[in-house]
Amino acid sequence: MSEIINNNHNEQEELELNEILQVRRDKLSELQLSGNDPFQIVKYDVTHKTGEILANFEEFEDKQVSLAGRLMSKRGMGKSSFCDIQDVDGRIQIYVRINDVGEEQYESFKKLDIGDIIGVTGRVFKTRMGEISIHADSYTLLSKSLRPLPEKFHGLKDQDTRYRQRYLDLIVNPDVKKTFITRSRIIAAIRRFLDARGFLEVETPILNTIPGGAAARPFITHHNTLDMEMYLRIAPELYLKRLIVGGLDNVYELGRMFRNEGMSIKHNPEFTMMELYQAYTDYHGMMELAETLISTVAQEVIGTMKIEYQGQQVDLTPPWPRITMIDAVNEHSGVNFNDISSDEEAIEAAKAKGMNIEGSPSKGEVLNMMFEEYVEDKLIQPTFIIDYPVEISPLTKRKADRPELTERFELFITGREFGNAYSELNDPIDQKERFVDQVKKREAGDEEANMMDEDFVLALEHGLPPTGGLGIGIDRLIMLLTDSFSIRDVLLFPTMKPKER
RNA sequence: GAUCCACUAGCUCAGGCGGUAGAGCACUUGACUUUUAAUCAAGGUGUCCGGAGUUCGAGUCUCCGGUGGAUCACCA
Repeated sequence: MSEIINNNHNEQEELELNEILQVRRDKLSELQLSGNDPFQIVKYDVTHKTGEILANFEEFEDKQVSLAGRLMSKRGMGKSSFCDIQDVDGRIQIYVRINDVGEEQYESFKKLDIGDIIGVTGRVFKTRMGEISIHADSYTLLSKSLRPLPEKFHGLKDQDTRYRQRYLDLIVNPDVKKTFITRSRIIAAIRRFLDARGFLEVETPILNTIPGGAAARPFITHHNTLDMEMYLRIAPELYLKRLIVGGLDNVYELGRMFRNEGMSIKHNPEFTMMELYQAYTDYHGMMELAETLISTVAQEVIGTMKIEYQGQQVDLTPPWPRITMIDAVNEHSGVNFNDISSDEEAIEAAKAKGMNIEGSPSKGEVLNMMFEEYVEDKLIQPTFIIDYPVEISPLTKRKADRPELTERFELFITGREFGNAYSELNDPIDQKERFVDQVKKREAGDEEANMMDEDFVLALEHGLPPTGGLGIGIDRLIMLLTDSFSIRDVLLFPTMKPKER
């Protein structure tokens, strides 16, 4: 029934098709009427890909090969033609001659459109101009393209179309394909690195009843049978630490997080994060792991630790400097928080520097504000900023000798945050109090403050070993290693508003 | 959420002070048996993002709306 409706709908649409679309549909109908419906073909025997032939011509010269791909250009010259087909590796030129394929096949070859998918068998050779090509002895139309591709020379530039119809972007812009292949390799290299060090990859719930582990507004959804609100996770932290309580000792999760916040070149509502937890180590252990992980992945995937990001030279060779937040703020603003003893004094110092302070933040909060204002965007080379104020670190172990600070670091490269890690707070009584503080902030209107998670506290009461935890923003790491300007350039399908029809 | 910019043929883009829309590629037809942004000849492209207004007349000016981009705010 629905098919009938669709067919009627299609017929109505066809009346309005412009010439370019109509010609292609007519060619398809002709093929179908003559018993050559390309959509009935189910497989094609591909023996080689373009990449291996282009890379090893001497080995392949005069050998018979079978390739398949998308027709990207056509240069007809009467009784012979050249065309290019593109597969996952790239493009190769095909030479088709009437003497070799016969009159009938040659006539139908001339009717192929750019964008069609074809299979070709033939012999590898080099043209007079020196281009490695396939001298075809037969070809098969494997799928008909009913729409024209974007222009061959300028490609597809319209950002809106590139994101909404990413397949077109992938077909015509080779750098885009390269970026996403690199993305996949980076993620595979991260898994290899962690697996080799004894980490166990786990999966924790994306549907949460209490979203925790980060300061962020969650997406809210509804479960029908349970008839209750649920939240998409903002971080996996509280689940992963339960697994450390459970004795899994070294775990990681690499997956999608969801935060209901603003979008920018650095933020997409869903993004990929890697979090790992290692029992019996602390944030110093996490620093070593973070710098080793990122530099190793760069070396393996990019082939170097010295990279360029948007014109800036960045050297990822470890070790990376460790600077306390207090020292960093002192260095860049001249305000030494070691000499500040009260909240009021801190606010005065910030105001004296010309900062606009609203409400009555604590000393630690002012320190963090001054860090963001004076230091963050200056940290181009990889730098660990360590010892964060306890007020902004509700899940972090305090420094034994300075309980107002915590054993936490964030990693900065190119002025952006790439990672966040700490010695995990394992004192259930302190954790309970920190949650109570967060709940107060929440009740005071801070929508990003943590909710009370009694089940998590219960887990800690059973005993969490001293543990180091590390989170790395994977999309940002991929941006860095692929020299991508916007997070949307490393997401195949970035979040888009639907177009109003 | 705020500000600025963009939206014209399938794609990439031009359209001066308001006078009824153009190029290249792609497409159609023809020529051409090693071309390569193939070439040569001829031909057709259109909801100028949508709506309203001003005007004799709007792609162009004004207002409202849509989508995207950049910057800012918030965050990772």
